[in-house]
Amino acid sequence: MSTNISKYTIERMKDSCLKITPQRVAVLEYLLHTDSHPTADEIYKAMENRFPSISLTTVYNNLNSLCENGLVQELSFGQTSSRFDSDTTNHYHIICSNCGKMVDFHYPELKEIEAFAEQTTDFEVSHHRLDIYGKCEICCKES
Amino acid sequence: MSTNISKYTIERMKDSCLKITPQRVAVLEYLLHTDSHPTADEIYKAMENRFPSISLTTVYNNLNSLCENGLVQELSFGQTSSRFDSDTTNHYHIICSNCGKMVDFHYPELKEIEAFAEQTTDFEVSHHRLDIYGKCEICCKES
DNA sequence: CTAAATGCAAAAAGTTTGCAAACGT
DNA sequence: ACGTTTGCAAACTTTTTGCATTTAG
Repeated sequence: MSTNISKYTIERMKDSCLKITPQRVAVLEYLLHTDSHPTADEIYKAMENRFPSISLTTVYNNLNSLCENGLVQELSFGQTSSRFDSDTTNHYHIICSNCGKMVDFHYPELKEIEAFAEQTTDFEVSHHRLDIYGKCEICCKES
Repeated sequence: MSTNISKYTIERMKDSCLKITPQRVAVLEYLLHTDSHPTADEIYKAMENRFPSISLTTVYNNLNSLCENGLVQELSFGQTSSRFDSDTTNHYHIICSNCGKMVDFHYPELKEIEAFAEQTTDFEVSHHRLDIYGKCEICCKES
């Protein structure tokens, strides 16, 4: 996590034919500098300070274009807001059922279960998603 | 999948202090007789025939009360509708990215990854959710 | 210069809420 | 009788769309 957006990231945007707008850079920069898996609205609110004119629509537009081009990952849930993650390498998440905190953890990819599913269901498997739920350290202490 | 709602299911409703209304019975009966993992709206539409007066609100009310009492499981996704499943035993799902079809598959529970997550994150793990994505047989043939 | 991006207001989709009337126990 | 459930209309939340204006390349 460097303080300035990397040249590599700018290159990846250019490679995807995405224009380098200040708003787009700010959204991606924010995601690169946090591990909190923020929602679109949280990103928007974080931006208001330094970027008073940005709109929530623009945040969504940019999250969508970044996701479509694989620079960002969307983690969607039920009725509640999606969360966004600039770490697009293979990893899983653990989520606190109490406060919603979301933490990364790395684990070897579950290829066996994908193979099993493919054999038993006649689907052509592309990927999977695993989320673990529990109670985070802070919420454990509070109860 | 029997044709009539089982006495056992009525008992489970009673045990949960849920009143046995025709609408509630119809919703649960429908879920027990299908493996299609329908949305609230699909259940509602399926009901309109035999049950012209039922409302979508009532379908939601009942799905919620049945979920709260563990008779039904909600599978929520992003912006799109939740799906509901009366099979509350441990099993996983595979979902067609093209047509949305959802199929059950059974696999030994992933206890190791839960234990690993607990060790590496300081969470107290309660459960997990795994969904596999791919293309179903029909959608594969069409492309 | 041109196509893409911005930002506003409005719409869309899914779900929940408030509430009066009806119903189950 | 009592508290629960029903079903209607309206609210709510998150995300998308339409569109005129602005901006990046």
